[in-house]
Amino acid sequence: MAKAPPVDKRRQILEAAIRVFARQGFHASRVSDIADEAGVAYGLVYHYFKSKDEVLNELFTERWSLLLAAIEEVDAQAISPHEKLDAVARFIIDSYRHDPDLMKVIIVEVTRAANSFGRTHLPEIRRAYDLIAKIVADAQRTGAFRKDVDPELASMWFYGAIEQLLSGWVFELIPTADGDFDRARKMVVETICGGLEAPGSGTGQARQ
Amino acid sequence: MAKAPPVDKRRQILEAAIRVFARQGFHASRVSDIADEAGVAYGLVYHYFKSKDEVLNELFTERWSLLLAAIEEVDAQAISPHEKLDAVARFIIDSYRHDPDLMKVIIVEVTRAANSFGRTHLPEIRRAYDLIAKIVADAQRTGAFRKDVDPELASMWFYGAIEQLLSGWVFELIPTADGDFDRARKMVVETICGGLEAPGSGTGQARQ
Amino acid sequence: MAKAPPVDKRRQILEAAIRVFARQGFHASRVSDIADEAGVAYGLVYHYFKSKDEVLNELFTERWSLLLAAIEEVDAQAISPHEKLDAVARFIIDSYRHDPDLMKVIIVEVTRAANSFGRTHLPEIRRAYDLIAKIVADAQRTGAFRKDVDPELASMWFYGAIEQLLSGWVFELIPTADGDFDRARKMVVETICGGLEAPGSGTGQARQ
Amino acid sequence: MAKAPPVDKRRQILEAAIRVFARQGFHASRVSDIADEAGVAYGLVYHYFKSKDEVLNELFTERWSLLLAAIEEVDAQAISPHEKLDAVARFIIDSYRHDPDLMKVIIVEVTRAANSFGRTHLPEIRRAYDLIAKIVADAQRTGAFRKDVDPELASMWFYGAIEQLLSGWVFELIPTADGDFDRARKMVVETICGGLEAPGSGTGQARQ
DNA sequence: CATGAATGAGACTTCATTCAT
DNA sequence: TATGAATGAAGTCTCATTCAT
Repeated sequence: MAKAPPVDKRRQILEAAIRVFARQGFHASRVSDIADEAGVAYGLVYHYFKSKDEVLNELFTERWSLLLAAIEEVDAQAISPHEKLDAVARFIIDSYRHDPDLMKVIIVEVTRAANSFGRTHLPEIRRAYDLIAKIVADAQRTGAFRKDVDPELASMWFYGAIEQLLSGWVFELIPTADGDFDRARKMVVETICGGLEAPGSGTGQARQ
Repeated sequence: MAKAPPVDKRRQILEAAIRVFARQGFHASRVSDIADEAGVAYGLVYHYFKSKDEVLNELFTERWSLLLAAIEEVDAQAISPHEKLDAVARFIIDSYRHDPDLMKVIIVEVTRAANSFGRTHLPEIRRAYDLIAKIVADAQRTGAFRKDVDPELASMWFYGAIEQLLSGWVFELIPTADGDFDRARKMVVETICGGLEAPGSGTGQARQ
Repeated sequence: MAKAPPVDKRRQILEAAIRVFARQGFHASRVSDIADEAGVAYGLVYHYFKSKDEVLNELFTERWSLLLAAIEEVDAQAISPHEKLDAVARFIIDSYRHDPDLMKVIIVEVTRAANSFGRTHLPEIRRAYDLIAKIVADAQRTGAFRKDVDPELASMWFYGAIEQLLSGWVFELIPTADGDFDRARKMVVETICGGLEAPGSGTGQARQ
Repeated sequence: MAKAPPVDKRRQILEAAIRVFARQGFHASRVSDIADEAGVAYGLVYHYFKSKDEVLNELFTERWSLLLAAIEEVDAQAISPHEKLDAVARFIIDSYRHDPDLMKVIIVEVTRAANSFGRTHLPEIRRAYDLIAKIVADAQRTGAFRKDVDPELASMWFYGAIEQLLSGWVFELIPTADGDFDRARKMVVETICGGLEAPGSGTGQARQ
């Protein structure tokens, strides 16, 4: 007869923080809100984390490193650039589907927070852009993508387009029914790749 | 004998607020910071504005209504969809060039702030997306753009791509020398329009 | 008809702090206690002082600089060393008589607080000891005091003896009736000077 | 096979507390600091002591009772008052030499702490003053000391002078080389006894 | 219009103490 | 004994807002 597994309070607090930050925003969230949501005592948050900031940092770092790993893995596969970008988009969107609150927090409180957390995590954020830029640059070298586009810029707007989709879902500006996520992903990837592909490269994959 | 021109204190406060919000972020900015920057007593801020929030609201509304007007005007012109989107992008990017601090504040504190100002100004923000979506939808009707793309989604990623460029400039992730702005705009518009255009529509404008 | 003099709230807060610190000790005193005692709003304490610490610093510095000035002035007079030390003792004891709470705070919270305020104000505290040592050293040079005693040490125990009297009064270990202060002062000065005087210096002032 | 000698954890904690209190002051010392310094889990502190206060109380009481016993023993000896006071001074100063941290803690946190521990331990503290006063009073009765000095006051300033020496060493205001302790002691005892001795009592011991 | 003193609610953080294991 | 996770009361400081002048 196994003993009941000990509840991981630290994890419990992190999960609660995601919900609370997503609901109220980081600044409007009091530490006591997190503790209440987690069903633990106030002080326990400080037992596990140095500060409220650290809770968000942890949340971001944990998730973002998964993203970075995913992009790297995608890039390592022997697939077309179009497929690579599609896989990247899929990972980001699936992250959102899997835990919308967490992605909302990351987008709202970190990647666009130019004066606080965004500044703090700039190196990691930039790393993602760079990895995407590399996919584009490689595609240009193989002739799959037009060469007159700056890979760094292409990376920015590709990522920006996807993040804006997430924003749209967060704000409930665009539909979130089953299937909408995949449709949206296909569309955005196809469109941007369509624009990036070399005129005569004639890839058959654009219409799958 | 000309009277000394009356300094518009209200305007002075707004301009100061832009700089302060851009520098420190809205939450980290104290009302006294704004007053100091404006060179006035901080009670005066409350003479002209109901609250600190109202200062940001004012800033946003003032600028955003210009954007809305600009998009509407662009849409009314007898030019191609590609040219319309280019004009929209140009207006946004020129806004940034003209007053980077203000655009930074708007992006960071409003358009992505899903729990505070973003929520408050959602109707106006959405209006911009809708106007862009209309341009796309019209282009589909005339056959210029492919019909298998959701105009609402296209609008989102078009706007997201441009906003991400602005973020890149804000974070100093991409170059901001003279000419970079225009190059970036042309690229992003061309790429996205390239992806949106109907296969056989053969517009000559893509490569200008 | 003169307008009612504006109450100096800053002073009001300082006076209140003296009473509160004397009654409860610095650590046990909450800022709200000070505000309540002063009859002002909580935040006003922070309007005038950066922190609770700063209130105590101000209190100490204000009073201690008077002490330093007094010792310097005494030393400049053309009187015997015995009379000088008596004048110094008188000033310290009168300070206590005049404002026992303040002197209590200074002794308890600063001059013996080796890890906090005492460390912070060490230079000023030391300055007092040095000035007293100078009086002793000068007396040795003129032959009034024995030469086999270290002036720095004599200064320490002279000051220590007086401070202990103050402690005795604070703790109510020794009587505080009218006249007790002067008697105690005469005794301690006479005794220590008696011990310090050169054997054959035969001052007549020892028994006044 | 000898069992490893049981480490006396209680003693270990007390010794650690001395170091920590001396270094940071009582208020700035956390229970966990003590535990860390002692190398034990901090719950253990509560196994041996009811509270943080009790640790300091224990430290003080332990040491102070030794002082009281020493003074009583000294007073019981058939030696001159001068020699008695010298022996008392010697014990206090040797206590400091033997464990400066502990004496620092006692002086800083207890004997001058008029609102907390000093108040709590007032009876024991007073007992020391009374014992010294008794030595002085007896000396007056035998004619060794002048009768016009209040024994209670003399006790205060004698003790105060010595405590101030300790303060001087703690603050590093006076030298602490080998020999400095004994010199200082001789000086202070000689000076104060010199001042206390009856004019014609002609003790030869003043210059040893 | 303009000033800045005055107010006080609110949030973070600390840390002594308890307690289950 | 021994551990350290868990608790929560308490206190400092901030700062938006009000208001008397």
